Amino acid sequence: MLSIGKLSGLTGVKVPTIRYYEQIGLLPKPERNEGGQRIYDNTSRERLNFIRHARELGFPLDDIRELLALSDDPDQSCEAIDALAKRQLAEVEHRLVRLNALHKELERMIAQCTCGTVQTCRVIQVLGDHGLCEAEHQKMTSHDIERECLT
Amino acid sequence: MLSIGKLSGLTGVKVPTIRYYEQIGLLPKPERNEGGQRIYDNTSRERLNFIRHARELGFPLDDIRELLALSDDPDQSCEAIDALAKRQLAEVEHRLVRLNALHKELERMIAQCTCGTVQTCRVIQVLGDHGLCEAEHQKMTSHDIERECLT
DNA sequence: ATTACATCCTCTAGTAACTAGAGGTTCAAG
DNA sequence: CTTGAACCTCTAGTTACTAGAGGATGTAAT
Repeated sequence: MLSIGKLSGLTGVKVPTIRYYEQIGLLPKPERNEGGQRIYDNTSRERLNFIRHARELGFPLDDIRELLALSDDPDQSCEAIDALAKRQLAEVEHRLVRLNALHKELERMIAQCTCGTVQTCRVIQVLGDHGLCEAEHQKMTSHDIERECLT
Repeated sequence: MLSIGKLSGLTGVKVPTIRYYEQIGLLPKPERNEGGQRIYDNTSRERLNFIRHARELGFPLDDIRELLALSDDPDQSCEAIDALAKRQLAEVEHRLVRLNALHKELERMIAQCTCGTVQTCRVIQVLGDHGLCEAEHQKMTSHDIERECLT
């Protein structure tokens, strides 16, 4: 009873994103009308809302896939779900620690800039010499930097 | 005087990443020995350290490219550099606000779970119904979620 | 009935910042 | 002189989408 555009409007998930979720098997393939256009019902809508909300809380799509599978089996223990949620919480906490360190260092760097020429620019100096930093954001591998990127 | 492996060890940037930086023009093409292997000097090392440090502070590669270009012109005013740094700071602050909201909501959700069956799982309930959340992480577009991902 | 025009369809390719792997060459140590 | 580590190039994969081409369909007004 819902076109993809309507569903999009109701859930706040963009049309191409809905098609993408279908493509990767996160949403089941919906019915089509005679013209071949997708038609959705309220079940799809609930599922999509679930996905969106989980994404907003930073869960990766693979976790969401698992959460959906688990939630389809209502009599099981919810331990597995709890574990996923806690892992996500830990992930968020780790990123918060990192981001706070970055924030501090950026502020410090900017505060020290006297805004003269590039030659004396504190920002450039600090970027070029890690020794000028406080110790907090040291010893990061590119893996750490990368992990920080996952929503 | 430095092989790519040595340079990697000294800067903490992985070998394939160094080659990648060269490929996208962030690092200049180095000399080669007779066998065709890359050899680096201290200039490359400094430049790579600069890049690494800026990455650790969350600057995107495009900004780093610009910072490098600006730092090559030492008599210019450092306004442009300052602007980039401030933009990055704002970005980090925005992500901190978002992440704090997520953190709060995740904690709340997990705390409410009584760990029974999936049927009564609070985590699943909250994910399925945004109304059960506190208001803070509402009204997010996928664009917002996405922006959060840019280290 | 026709004409706009919005919305829909599929498909490919692009984004950021790398990482992994195949298949082959060169270097350094013993 | 051999062995094994380190190097080379190239392609493809990762995450979660977004953008665009080129065309079909749905709907509202004339």
